Amino acid sequence: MLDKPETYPVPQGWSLADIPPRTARDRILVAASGLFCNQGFAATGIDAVIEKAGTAKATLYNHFPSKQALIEAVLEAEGRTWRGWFFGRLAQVDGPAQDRIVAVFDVLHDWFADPGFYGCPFINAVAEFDTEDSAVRCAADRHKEHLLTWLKAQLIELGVPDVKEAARSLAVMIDGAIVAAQHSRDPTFALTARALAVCYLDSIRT
Amino acid sequence: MLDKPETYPVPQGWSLADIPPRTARDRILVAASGLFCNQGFAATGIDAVIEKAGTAKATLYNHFPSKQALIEAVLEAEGRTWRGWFFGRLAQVDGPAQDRIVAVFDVLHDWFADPGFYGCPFINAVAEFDTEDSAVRCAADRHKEHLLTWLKAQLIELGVPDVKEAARSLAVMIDGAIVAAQHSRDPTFALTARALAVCYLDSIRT
DNA sequence: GCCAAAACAGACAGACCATTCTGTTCAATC
DNA sequence: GATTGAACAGAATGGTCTGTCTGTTTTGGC
Repeated sequence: MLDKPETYPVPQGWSLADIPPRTARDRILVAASGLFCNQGFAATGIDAVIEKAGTAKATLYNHFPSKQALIEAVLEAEGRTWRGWFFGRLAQVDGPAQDRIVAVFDVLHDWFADPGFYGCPFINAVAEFDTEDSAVRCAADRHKEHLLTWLKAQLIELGVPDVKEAARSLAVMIDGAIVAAQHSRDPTFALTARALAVCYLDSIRT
Repeated sequence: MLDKPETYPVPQGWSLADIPPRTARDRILVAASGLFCNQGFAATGIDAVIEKAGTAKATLYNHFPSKQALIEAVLEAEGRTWRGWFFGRLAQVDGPAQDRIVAVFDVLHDWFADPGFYGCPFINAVAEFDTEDSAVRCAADRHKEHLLTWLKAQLIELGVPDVKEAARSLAVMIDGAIVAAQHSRDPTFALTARALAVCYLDSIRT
């Protein structure tokens, strides 16, 4: 299902904005990412993107055939950057599998506590486009698939009986924490979810 | 009809679309709700609303001073209708408090399984407007407050030590189930969350 | 049946939007 | 130094958007 296993080298910031944009294409991607994720995809115009990026309009349309393609490229880049940061942080956790799983929620807490936190771009994008655009939904599916793959690997190591169901349960806790934190601007929902996860993992360890 | 204090009498459908629109204002609200929630708020134009509602544009602007006001009215009406359905269903559950709490996820399952399910309008709206619009955020806050109030009442009856934290935990499970079901179009995430809730409630019953 | 309020139909204005096009300038390679 | 490709600036286009305005028709209360 996943083309190639992603490699996550040095953990940088979770946002695309933390990566220094070298080429004009990068500047456009970074500017578009910031605007799209903070103001909404439909609500952000091309003019605002090129103004923030400091590029010409023709340059944008040279690199991306349409706004829709730009949106998809932003989601792709944003997801890759976020996963690089997220799994990079988790790779630093040494200890048994359960510790790594629980650490997920500590990393989430750091994410939520960032003043620039705007929720998960994929959740926001699917909420905005919903039925209409399938490319956006597929991008969100791929992103979630990466997460589930990582979770399942830890759960197998943990030796739980039903890996698939356990991964689904953790995904519910993660998504719930993201949405609750986004709405309330309260990062401690990560810790609430963390306690929930500990309780759950204790219960399924036969 | 849509502007009375919150009582939850006979459970109707969860969607505003299930209420027969009597006045022109109701027709506009119902049409706008369907379009906004399925296609997105920004992506839906006024012309599409009046066409679906079968009203004149002047009628819409007689009842709602702007599109933004219409959006807020839709959220208010949609939230009220949904809560009427949701709490109405829960009121039919007889049994101890724990049964009522667990039943939340069965009702959620029915919601998710509806072919017209489009996620939670408030989650979608906050995702779309985010930082920009505070009225939308406040509407979402009020909606969630209603839910938390109900949950806390049950938890007090259940006699849990930390009612606030328990309600936060349940809110995380509910939000997570909604988002997961919306993305995957798989209603059984409600049952995954239900099992999680049972596990959690068992653990906090001293 | 009368009258006033509301709803209808649709044109209109002004702004904004995505996209294309015409040139100009810059930077790096041969 | 010449050439080439990329980025720049910005105008033009065709469409859509919100919101307003002008009339006409319907409807409900007396």
